[in-house]
Amino acid sequence: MAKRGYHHGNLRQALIEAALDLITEKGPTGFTLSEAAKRAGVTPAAVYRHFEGREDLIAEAARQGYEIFADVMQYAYDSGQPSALSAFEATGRAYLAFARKYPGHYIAMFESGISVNRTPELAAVSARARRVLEQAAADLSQHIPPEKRPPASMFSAHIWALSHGVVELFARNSPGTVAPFPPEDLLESGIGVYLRGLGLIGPDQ
Amino acid sequence: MAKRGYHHGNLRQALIEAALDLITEKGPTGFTLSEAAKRAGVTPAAVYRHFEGREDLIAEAARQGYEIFADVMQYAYDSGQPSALSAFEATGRAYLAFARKYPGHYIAMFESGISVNRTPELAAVSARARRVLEQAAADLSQHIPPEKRPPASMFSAHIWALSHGVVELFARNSPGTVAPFPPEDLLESGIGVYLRGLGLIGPDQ
DNA sequence: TGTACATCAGTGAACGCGCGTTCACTGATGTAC
DNA sequence: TGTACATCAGTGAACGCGCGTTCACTGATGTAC
Repeated sequence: MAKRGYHHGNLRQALIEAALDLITEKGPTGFTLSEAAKRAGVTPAAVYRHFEGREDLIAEAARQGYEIFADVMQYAYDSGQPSALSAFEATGRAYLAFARKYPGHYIAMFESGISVNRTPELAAVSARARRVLEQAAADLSQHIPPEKRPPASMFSAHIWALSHGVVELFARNSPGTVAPFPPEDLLESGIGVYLRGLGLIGPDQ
Repeated sequence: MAKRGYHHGNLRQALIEAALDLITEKGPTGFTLSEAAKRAGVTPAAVYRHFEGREDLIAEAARQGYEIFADVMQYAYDSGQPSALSAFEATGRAYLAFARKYPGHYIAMFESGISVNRTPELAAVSARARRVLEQAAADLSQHIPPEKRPPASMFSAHIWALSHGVVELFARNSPGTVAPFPPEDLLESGIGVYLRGLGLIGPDQ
Protein backbone atom coordinates (compact mmCIF):
# COMPACT_ATOMS: atom_id res chain seq x y z
CA MET A 1 0.00 0.00 0.00
CA ALA A 2 2.90 2.33 0.73
CA LYS A 3 4.73 4.02 -2.06
CA ARG A 4 7.42 1.73 -3.31
CA GLY A 5 9.42 3.69 -5.82
CA TYR A 6 8.43 3.35 -9.40
CA HIS A 7 5.05 1.86 -8.79
CA HIS A 8 2.83 3.89 -6.58
CA GLY A 9 0.84 1.17 -4.94
CA ASN A 10 -2.54 2.79 -4.76
CA LEU A 11 -2.47 5.65 -7.18
CA ARG A 12 -6.11 5.47 -8.11
CA GLN A 13 -7.31 6.27 -4.62
CA ALA A 14 -4.50 8.73 -4.04
CA LEU A 15 -5.67 10.69 -7.08
CA ILE A 16 -9.22 10.76 -5.83
CA GLU A 17 -8.09 12.04 -2.48
CA ALA A 18 -5.91 14.69 -4.06
CA ALA A 19 -8.90 15.76 -6.14
CA LEU A 20 -11.11 15.96 -3.06
CA ASP A 21 -8.54 18.06 -1.25
CA LEU A 22 -8.28 20.42 -4.17
CA ILE A 23 -12.04 20.74 -4.42
CA THR A 24 -12.29 21.40 -0.71
CA GLU A 25 -9.62 24.08 -0.84
CA LYS A 26 -10.52 25.86 -4.04
CA GLY A 27 -14.06 24.99 -4.95
CA PRO A 28 -15.37 22.95 -7.84
CA THR A 29 -13.40 24.99 -10.37
CA GLY A 30 -10.17 24.67 -8.44
CA PHE A 31 -9.64 21.09 -9.37
CA THR A 32 -7.35 20.30 -12.28
CA LEU A 33 -6.15 16.94 -13.38
CA SER A 34 -2.57 18.15 -13.57
CA GLU A 35 -2.58 19.53 -10.05
CA ALA A 36 -4.16 16.39 -8.66
CA ALA A 37 -1.48 14.30 -10.37
CA LYS A 38 1.21 16.57 -8.98
CA ARG A 39 -0.10 16.19 -5.46
CA ALA A 40 -0.14 12.45 -5.83
CA GLY A 41 3.51 12.67 -6.89
CA VAL A 42 2.91 11.54 -10.40
CA THR A 43 2.93 12.74 -14.00
CA PRO A 44 -0.40 13.93 -15.42
CA ALA A 45 -0.22 11.17 -18.01
CA ALA A 46 -0.28 8.56 -15.26
CA VAL A 47 -3.85 9.55 -14.46
CA TYR A 48 -4.93 7.94 -17.71
CA ARG A 49 -3.93 4.51 -16.44
CA HIS A 50 -6.80 4.76 -13.96
CA PHE A 51 -9.35 7.15 -15.35
CA GLU A 52 -10.70 8.07 -18.74
CA GLY A 53 -9.99 11.70 -18.06
CA ARG A 54 -10.75 14.63 -15.88
CA GLU A 55 -14.54 14.22 -15.77
CA ASP A 56 -14.25 10.56 -14.98
CA LEU A 57 -12.12 11.32 -11.96
CA ILE A 58 -14.63 13.80 -10.54
CA ALA A 59 -17.45 11.41 -11.23
CA GLU A 60 -15.69 8.69 -9.28
CA ALA A 61 -15.12 11.09 -6.38
CA ALA A 62 -18.82 11.91 -6.45
CA ARG A 63 -19.73 8.24 -6.61
CA GLN A 64 -17.70 7.48 -3.52
CA GLY A 65 -19.35 10.46 -1.88
CA TYR A 66 -22.81 9.14 -2.60
CA GLU A 67 -21.77 5.78 -1.26
CA ILE A 68 -20.65 7.29 2.04
CA PHE A 69 -23.66 9.56 2.10
CA ALA A 70 -26.10 6.70 1.64
CA ASP A 71 -24.35 4.69 4.35
CA VAL A 72 -24.38 7.60 6.76
CA MET A 73 -28.05 8.27 6.14
CA GLN A 74 -28.92 4.61 6.48
CA TYR A 75 -26.99 4.35 9.71
CA ALA A 76 -28.73 7.41 11.11
CA TYR A 77 -32.10 6.07 10.10
CA ASP A 78 -31.42 2.69 11.67
CA SER A 79 -30.09 4.10 14.89
CA GLY A 80 -33.15 6.32 15.29
CA GLN A 81 -35.47 3.31 15.11
CA PRO A 82 -37.96 2.17 16.23
CA SER A 83 -39.34 5.69 16.61
CA ALA A 84 -40.28 7.08 13.20
CA LEU A 85 -39.80 10.57 14.51
CA SER A 86 -36.33 10.12 15.94
CA ALA A 87 -35.25 8.17 12.86
CA PHE A 88 -36.38 11.05 10.69
CA GLU A 89 -34.67 13.68 12.79
CA ALA A 90 -31.49 11.65 12.82
CA THR A 91 -31.36 11.57 9.03
CA GLY A 92 -31.76 15.35 8.95
CA ARG A 93 -28.83 15.77 11.28
CA ALA A 94 -26.84 13.22 9.31
CA TYR A 95 -27.29 15.26 6.14
CA LEU A 96 -25.58 18.29 7.62
CA ALA A 97 -22.97 16.19 9.38
CA PHE A 98 -22.05 14.60 6.08
CA ALA A 99 -21.72 17.98 4.36
CA ARG A 100 -19.42 19.16 7.14
CA LYS A 101 -17.28 16.09 7.39
CA TYR A 102 -16.90 15.43 3.68
CA PRO A 103 -16.94 18.85 2.02
CA GLY A 104 -14.99 17.67 -1.01
CA HIS A 105 -17.41 14.85 -1.64
CA TYR A 106 -20.36 17.13 -1.07
CA ILE A 107 -19.12 19.63 -3.62
CA ALA A 108 -18.28 16.91 -6.13
CA MET A 109 -21.78 15.53 -5.70
CA PHE A 110 -23.83 18.68 -5.73
CA GLU A 111 -21.81 21.55 -7.11
CA SER A 112 -19.41 20.18 -9.66
CA GLY A 113 -21.95 19.96 -12.42
CA ILE A 114 -21.56 16.25 -13.00
CA SER A 115 -24.85 14.57 -13.75
CA VAL A 116 -26.10 11.78 -11.60
CA ASN A 117 -27.14 10.05 -14.78
CA ARG A 118 -23.61 10.00 -16.09
CA THR A 119 -23.24 6.33 -15.31
CA PRO A 120 -25.63 3.66 -14.08
CA GLU A 121 -23.54 3.18 -10.92
CA LEU A 122 -23.81 6.84 -10.06
CA ALA A 123 -27.54 6.86 -10.67
CA ALA A 124 -27.98 3.75 -8.55
CA VAL A 125 -26.07 4.97 -5.54
CA SER A 126 -27.68 8.40 -5.57
CA ALA A 127 -31.07 6.72 -5.74
CA ARG A 128 -30.11 4.61 -2.76
CA ALA A 129 -29.29 7.72 -0.75
CA ARG A 130 -32.52 9.38 -1.72
CA ARG A 131 -34.49 6.28 -0.82
CA VAL A 132 -33.34 6.42 2.79
CA LEU A 133 -34.75 9.88 3.26
CA GLU A 134 -37.95 8.91 1.48
CA GLN A 135 -38.32 5.86 3.66
CA ALA A 136 -37.89 7.93 6.78
CA ALA A 137 -40.51 10.35 5.51
CA ALA A 138 -42.89 7.54 4.59
CA ASP A 139 -42.61 5.96 8.03
CA LEU A 140 -43.34 9.25 9.64
CA SER A 141 -46.28 10.07 7.42
CA GLN A 142 -48.03 6.96 8.78
CA HIS A 143 -48.69 9.09 11.82
CA ILE A 144 -50.59 11.69 9.85
CA PRO A 145 -54.27 11.10 9.26
CA PRO A 146 -54.52 9.75 5.70
CA GLU A 147 -56.87 12.46 4.46
CA LYS A 148 -54.42 15.22 5.30
CA ARG A 149 -51.29 13.27 4.55
CA PRO A 150 -49.03 14.81 1.95
CA PRO A 151 -47.15 12.45 -0.36
CA ALA A 152 -44.04 11.20 1.42
CA SER A 153 -41.89 12.16 -1.53
CA MET A 154 -43.04 15.77 -1.25
CA PHE A 155 -42.31 15.88 2.38
CA SER A 156 -38.86 14.37 1.95
CA ALA A 157 -38.22 16.86 -0.84
CA HIS A 158 -39.02 19.69 1.56
CA ILE A 159 -36.54 18.42 4.11
CA TRP A 160 -33.94 17.75 1.49
CA ALA A 161 -34.32 21.27 0.11
CA LEU A 162 -34.15 22.82 3.56
CA SER A 163 -31.05 20.84 4.42
CA HIS A 164 -29.35 21.64 1.15
CA GLY A 165 -30.22 25.31 1.48
CA VAL A 166 -28.80 25.47 4.99
CA VAL A 167 -25.60 23.82 3.80
CA GLU A 168 -25.17 26.06 0.80
CA LEU A 169 -26.05 29.33 2.44
CA PHE A 170 -24.87 28.95 6.00
CA ALA A 171 -22.57 26.01 6.44
CA ARG A 172 -20.08 26.93 3.77
CA ASN A 173 -17.61 29.78 4.17
CA SER A 174 -20.14 31.17 1.78
CA PRO A 175 -19.87 34.36 -0.28
CA GLY A 176 -20.03 36.76 2.61
CA THR A 177 -23.17 35.25 4.00
CA VAL A 178 -22.49 35.33 7.68
CA ALA A 179 -24.44 32.60 9.35
CA PRO A 180 -26.81 34.23 11.83
CA PHE A 181 -27.01 30.94 13.76
CA PRO A 182 -25.05 27.73 13.88
CA PRO A 183 -26.21 25.73 10.86
CA GLU A 184 -26.97 22.72 13.04
CA ASP A 185 -29.36 24.76 15.16
CA LEU A 186 -30.88 26.34 12.12
CA LEU A 187 -31.61 23.00 10.50
CA GLU A 188 -32.79 21.40 13.71
CA SER A 189 -35.18 24.22 14.51
CA GLY A 190 -36.40 24.44 10.92
CA ILE A 191 -37.21 20.77 10.82
CA GLY A 192 -38.88 21.10 14.21
CA VAL A 193 -41.20 23.85 13.00
CA TYR A 194 -41.91 21.90 9.85
CA LEU A 195 -42.84 18.72 11.70
CA ARG A 196 -45.05 20.69 14.02
CA GLY A 197 -46.76 22.04 10.92
CA LEU A 198 -47.53 18.48 9.91
CA GLY A 199 -48.98 17.80 13.34
CA LEU A 200 -46.23 15.33 14.16
CA ILE A 201 -44.93 17.16 17.17
CA GLY A 202 -47.11 18.56 19.90
CA PRO A 203 -47.53 22.34 19.89
CA ASP A 204 -45.67 22.85 23.17
CA GLN A 205 -42.90 20.39 22.79
CA MET B 1 -27.57 53.29 -28.21
CA ALA B 2 -27.45 51.32 -31.44
CA LYS B 3 -24.18 50.06 -32.78
CA ARG B 4 -22.61 52.73 -34.90
CA GLY B 5 -19.58 51.22 -36.48
CA TYR B 6 -16.33 51.72 -34.72
CA HIS B 7 -17.80 52.74 -31.42
CA HIS B 8 -20.20 50.27 -29.97
CA GLY B 9 -22.52 52.61 -28.14
CA ASN B 10 -23.24 50.58 -25.07
CA LEU B 11 -20.55 47.98 -24.86
CA ARG B 12 -20.46 47.81 -21.10
CA GLN B 13 -24.01 46.58 -20.79
CA ALA B 14 -23.69 44.41 -23.88
CA LEU B 15 -20.77 42.60 -22.23
CA ILE B 16 -22.74 42.02 -19.08
CA GLU B 17 -25.61 40.57 -21.05
CA ALA B 18 -23.30 38.34 -23.05
CA ALA B 19 -21.80 37.12 -19.79
CA LEU B 20 -25.24 36.41 -18.36
CA ASP B 21 -26.20 34.46 -21.46
CA LEU B 22 -23.04 32.42 -21.25
CA ILE B 23 -23.58 31.70 -17.58
CA THR B 24 -27.15 30.67 -18.24
CA GLU B 25 -26.13 28.34 -21.05
CA LYS B 26 -23.02 26.77 -19.61
CA GLY B 27 -23.01 27.29 -15.88
CA PRO B 28 -20.71 29.44 -13.78
CA THR B 29 -17.61 27.87 -15.31
CA GLY B 30 -18.84 28.39 -18.83
CA PHE B 31 -18.21 32.07 -18.82
CA THR B 32 -14.99 33.38 -20.31
CA LEU B 33 -14.05 36.95 -20.90
CA SER B 34 -12.96 36.17 -24.45
CA GLU B 35 -16.21 34.48 -25.36
CA ALA B 36 -18.27 37.28 -23.87
CA ALA B 37 -16.28 39.80 -25.90
CA LYS B 38 -16.77 37.76 -29.02
CA ARG B 39 -20.52 37.66 -28.50
CA ALA B 40 -20.60 41.40 -28.05
CA GLY B 41 -18.78 41.68 -31.38
CA VAL B 42 -15.61 43.05 -29.91
CA THR B 43 -11.98 42.18 -29.21
CA PRO B 44 -11.17 40.76 -25.76
CA ALA B 45 -8.95 43.76 -25.12
CA ALA B 46 -11.93 46.08 -25.44
CA VAL B 47 -13.36 44.63 -22.26
CA TYR B 48 -10.61 46.40 -20.33
CA ARG B 49 -12.03 49.78 -21.26
CA HIS B 50 -15.02 48.98 -19.08
CA PHE B 51 -13.94 46.44 -16.49
CA GLU B 52 -10.85 45.69 -14.52
CA GLY B 53 -10.94 42.11 -15.65
CA ARG B 54 -12.89 38.92 -15.67
CA GLU B 55 -13.85 38.90 -12.00
CA ASP B 56 -14.97 42.48 -12.12
CA LEU B 57 -17.36 41.69 -14.95
CA ILE B 58 -19.00 38.83 -13.07
CA ALA B 59 -19.20 40.92 -9.94
CA GLU B 60 -21.03 43.63 -11.83
CA ALA B 61 -23.45 41.08 -13.27
CA ALA B 62 -24.08 39.83 -9.74
CA ARG B 63 -24.54 43.37 -8.48
CA GLN B 64 -27.19 44.07 -11.08
CA GLY B 65 -28.80 40.78 -10.13
CA TYR B 66 -29.00 41.74 -6.47
CA GLU B 67 -30.47 45.07 -7.49
CA ILE B 68 -33.25 43.40 -9.47
CA PHE B 69 -33.68 40.79 -6.76
CA ALA B 70 -34.10 43.37 -4.03
CA ASP B 71 -36.59 45.31 -6.15
CA VAL B 72 -38.60 42.20 -6.94
CA MET B 73 -38.70 41.16 -3.31
CA GLN B 74 -39.66 44.65 -2.19
CA TYR B 75 -42.40 44.83 -4.77
CA ALA B 76 -43.78 41.46 -3.70
CA TYR B 77 -43.68 42.49 -0.07
CA ASP B 78 -45.46 45.77 -0.78
CA SER B 79 -48.13 44.23 -2.92
CA GLY B 80 -48.91 41.64 -0.26
CA GLN B 81 -49.58 44.35 2.29
CA PRO B 82 -51.35 45.09 4.56
CA SER B 83 -51.59 41.41 5.49
CA ALA B 84 -48.32 40.24 7.03
CA LEU B 85 -49.10 36.71 5.95
CA SER B 86 -49.80 37.44 2.31
CA ALA B 87 -46.79 39.77 2.15
CA PHE B 88 -44.61 37.00 3.46
CA GLU B 89 -45.96 34.40 1.09
CA ALA B 90 -45.53 36.78 -1.82
CA THR B 91 -41.84 37.23 -1.07
CA GLY B 92 -41.41 33.46 -1.03
CA ARG B 93 -43.01 33.18 -4.43
CA ALA B 94 -40.95 36.11 -5.68
CA TYR B 95 -37.74 34.34 -4.72
CA LEU B 96 -38.45 31.41 -6.98
CA ALA B 97 -39.84 33.62 -9.72
CA PHE B 98 -36.62 35.60 -9.71
CA ALA B 99 -34.49 32.47 -9.95
CA ARG B 100 -36.55 31.31 -12.91
CA LYS B 101 -36.68 34.57 -14.75
CA TYR B 102 -33.08 35.62 -14.23
CA PRO B 103 -31.09 32.40 -14.13
CA GLY B 104 -27.87 34.07 -15.22
CA HIS B 105 -28.10 36.64 -12.47
CA TYR B 106 -29.03 33.98 -9.96
CA ILE B 107 -26.00 31.90 -10.81
CA ALA B 108 -23.70 34.91 -10.80
CA MET B 109 -25.04 35.83 -7.37
CA PHE B 110 -25.08 32.46 -5.67
CA GLU B 111 -22.98 29.99 -7.59
CA SER B 112 -20.14 31.87 -9.21
CA GLY B 113 -18.06 32.05 -6.10
CA ILE B 114 -17.83 35.82 -5.99
CA SER B 115 -18.01 37.14 -2.49
CA VAL B 116 -20.69 39.57 -1.51
CA ASN B 117 -18.02 41.46 0.40
CA ARG B 118 -15.99 42.02 -2.72
CA THR B 119 -17.10 45.63 -2.91
CA PRO B 120 -19.12 47.87 -0.61
CA GLU B 121 -21.78 48.32 -3.31
CA LEU B 122 -22.26 44.58 -3.60
CA ALA B 123 -22.45 44.18 0.16
CA ALA B 124 -24.98 47.02 0.38
CA VAL B 125 -27.34 45.75 -2.26
CA SER B 126 -27.27 42.18 -1.02
CA ALA B 127 -28.02 43.45 2.47
CA ARG B 128 -30.96 45.39 1.07
CA ALA B 129 -32.37 42.21 -0.48
CA ARG B 130 -31.93 40.27 2.71
CA ARG B 131 -33.59 43.00 4.72
CA VAL B 132 -36.82 42.68 2.76
CA LEU B 133 -37.19 39.05 3.70
CA GLU B 134 -36.27 39.79 7.29
CA GLN B 135 -38.81 42.57 7.44
CA ALA B 136 -41.52 40.28 6.11
CA ALA B 137 -40.57 37.69 8.72
CA ALA B 138 -40.52 40.28 11.49
CA ASP B 139 -43.99 41.55 10.58
CA LEU B 140 -45.31 38.06 10.62
CA SER B 141 -43.71 37.11 13.90
CA GLN B 142 -45.76 39.85 15.56
CA HIS B 143 -48.60 37.39 15.30
CA ILE B 144 -46.80 34.78 17.35
CA PRO B 145 -47.10 34.98 21.14
CA PRO B 146 -43.87 36.62 22.33
CA GLU B 147 -42.85 33.79 24.62
CA LYS B 148 -42.83 31.26 21.82
CA ARG B 149 -41.64 33.60 19.13
CA PRO B 150 -38.44 32.59 17.37
CA PRO B 151 -36.09 35.36 16.30
CA ALA B 152 -37.29 36.80 13.02
CA SER B 153 -33.87 36.39 11.51
CA MET B 154 -33.94 32.66 12.20
CA PHE B 155 -37.30 32.30 10.68
CA SER B 156 -36.31 34.24 7.56
CA ALA B 157 -33.16 32.12 7.33
CA HIS B 158 -35.33 29.00 7.30
CA ILE B 159 -37.42 30.30 4.45
CA TRP B 160 -34.40 31.53 2.57
CA ALA B 161 -32.72 28.14 2.93
CA LEU B 162 -35.85 26.30 1.84
CA SER B 163 -36.25 28.55 -1.19
CA HIS B 164 -32.61 28.25 -2.16
CA GLY B 165 -32.70 24.49 -1.74
CA VAL B 166 -35.77 24.18 -3.94
CA VAL B 167 -34.13 26.29 -6.60
CA GLU B 168 -30.85 24.40 -6.54
CA LEU B 169 -32.25 20.91 -6.37
CA PHE B 170 -35.48 21.09 -8.29
CA ALA B 171 -35.76 24.24 -10.34
CA ARG B 172 -32.52 23.85 -12.22
CA ASN B 173 -32.05 21.30 -14.99
CA SER B 174 -30.12 19.86 -12.12
CA PRO B 175 -27.70 16.91 -12.20
CA GLY B 176 -30.26 14.25 -12.93
CA THR B 177 -32.47 15.27 -10.07
CA VAL B 178 -35.86 14.89 -11.57
CA ALA B 179 -38.23 17.22 -9.81
CA PRO B 180 -40.96 15.11 -8.25
CA PHE B 181 -43.24 18.14 -8.17
CA PRO B 182 -43.32 21.55 -9.80
CA PRO B 183 -40.87 23.66 -7.79
CA GLU B 184 -43.51 26.34 -7.29
CA ASP B 185 -45.83 23.84 -5.65
CA LEU B 186 -43.03 22.40 -3.61
CA LEU B 187 -42.01 25.77 -2.24
CA GLU B 188 -45.56 26.91 -1.67
CA SER B 189 -46.53 23.77 0.20
CA GLY B 190 -43.29 23.74 2.16
CA ILE B 191 -43.80 27.29 3.33
CA GLY B 192 -47.40 26.44 4.13
CA VAL B 193 -46.41 23.57 6.40
CA TYR B 194 -43.74 25.71 8.00
CA LEU B 195 -46.12 28.57 8.78
CA ARG B 196 -48.62 26.14 10.20
CA GLY B 197 -45.82 24.90 12.44
CA LEU B 198 -45.43 28.43 13.74
CA GLY B 199 -49.14 28.60 14.42
CA LEU B 200 -49.63 31.29 11.81
CA ILE B 201 -52.05 29.33 9.68
CA GLY B 202 -55.01 27.43 11.05
CA PRO B 203 -54.61 23.65 11.11
CA ASP B 204 -57.32 23.02 8.49
CA GLN B 205 -56.62 25.79 6.09
C1' DT C 1 -20.30 76.87 -40.49
C1' DG C 2 -15.66 75.04 -40.85
C1' DT C 3 -11.35 73.63 -39.03
C1' DA C 4 -7.92 71.95 -35.49
C1' DC C 5 -7.42 69.25 -31.92
C1' DA C 6 -8.08 66.46 -27.61
C1' DT C 7 -10.27 62.49 -26.06
C1' DC C 8 -10.82 57.86 -25.67
C1' DA C 9 -13.21 53.47 -27.24
C1' DG C 10 -11.89 50.32 -30.02
C1' DT C 11 -8.11 47.22 -32.72
C1' DG C 12 -4.84 43.57 -33.51
C1' DA C 13 -0.81 41.39 -32.43
C1' DA C 14 1.59 39.32 -28.97
C1' DC C 15 2.71 37.23 -24.40
C1' DG C 16 3.15 33.48 -21.10
C1' DC C 17 0.52 30.06 -18.88
C1' DG C 18 -1.56 25.92 -17.50
C1' DC C 19 -4.68 23.02 -19.20
C1' DG C 20 -6.17 18.10 -20.88
C1' DT C 21 -4.60 14.70 -23.69
C1' DT C 22 -1.41 11.54 -26.80
C1' DC C 23 2.43 8.78 -27.53
C1' DA C 24 6.38 5.88 -27.71
C1' DC C 25 9.13 4.48 -24.11
C1' DT C 26 11.01 2.13 -19.82
C1' DG C 27 11.62 -0.33 -15.96
C1' DA C 28 9.45 -2.62 -11.85
C1' DT C 29 6.58 -6.48 -10.75
C1' DG C 30 4.76 -11.03 -10.84
C1' DT C 31 4.52 -15.56 -12.97
C1' DA C 32 5.70 -19.85 -15.63
C1' DC C 33 8.86 -23.19 -16.00
C1' DT D 1 15.67 -21.45 -6.26
C1' DG D 2 16.83 -19.15 -10.47
C1' DT D 3 15.91 -17.44 -14.99
C1' DA D 4 13.07 -15.74 -19.01
C1' DC D 5 9.46 -13.31 -20.11
C1' DA D 6 4.86 -10.97 -20.25
C1' DT D 7 2.46 -7.41 -18.14
C1' DC D 8 1.46 -2.92 -17.33
C1' DA D 9 1.99 1.30 -14.26
C1' DG D 10 4.62 4.82 -14.65
C1' DT D 11 7.72 8.53 -17.46
C1' DG D 12 8.77 12.57 -20.09
C1' DA D 13 8.33 15.09 -24.05
C1' DA D 14 5.26 17.10 -26.98
C1' DC D 15 0.80 18.86 -28.89
C1' DG D 16 -2.73 22.32 -29.72
C1' DC D 17 -5.81 25.23 -27.36
C1' DG D 18 -8.06 28.97 -25.26
C1' DC D 19 -7.41 31.64 -21.59
C1' DG D 20 -6.64 36.50 -19.34
C1' DT D 21 -3.97 40.29 -19.93
C1' DT D 22 -0.63 44.05 -22.04
C1' DC D 23 0.61 47.26 -25.35
C1' DA D 24 1.28 50.60 -28.90
C1' DC D 25 -1.77 51.95 -32.24
C1' DT D 26 -5.78 54.14 -34.81
C1' DG D 27 -9.67 56.26 -36.06
C1' DA D 28 -14.37 57.95 -34.69
C1' DT D 29 -16.47 61.40 -31.85
C1' DG D 30 -17.22 65.72 -29.66
C1' DT D 31 -15.64 70.35 -28.57
C1' DA D 32 -13.25 74.95 -28.78
C1' DC D 33 -12.53 78.62 -31.50
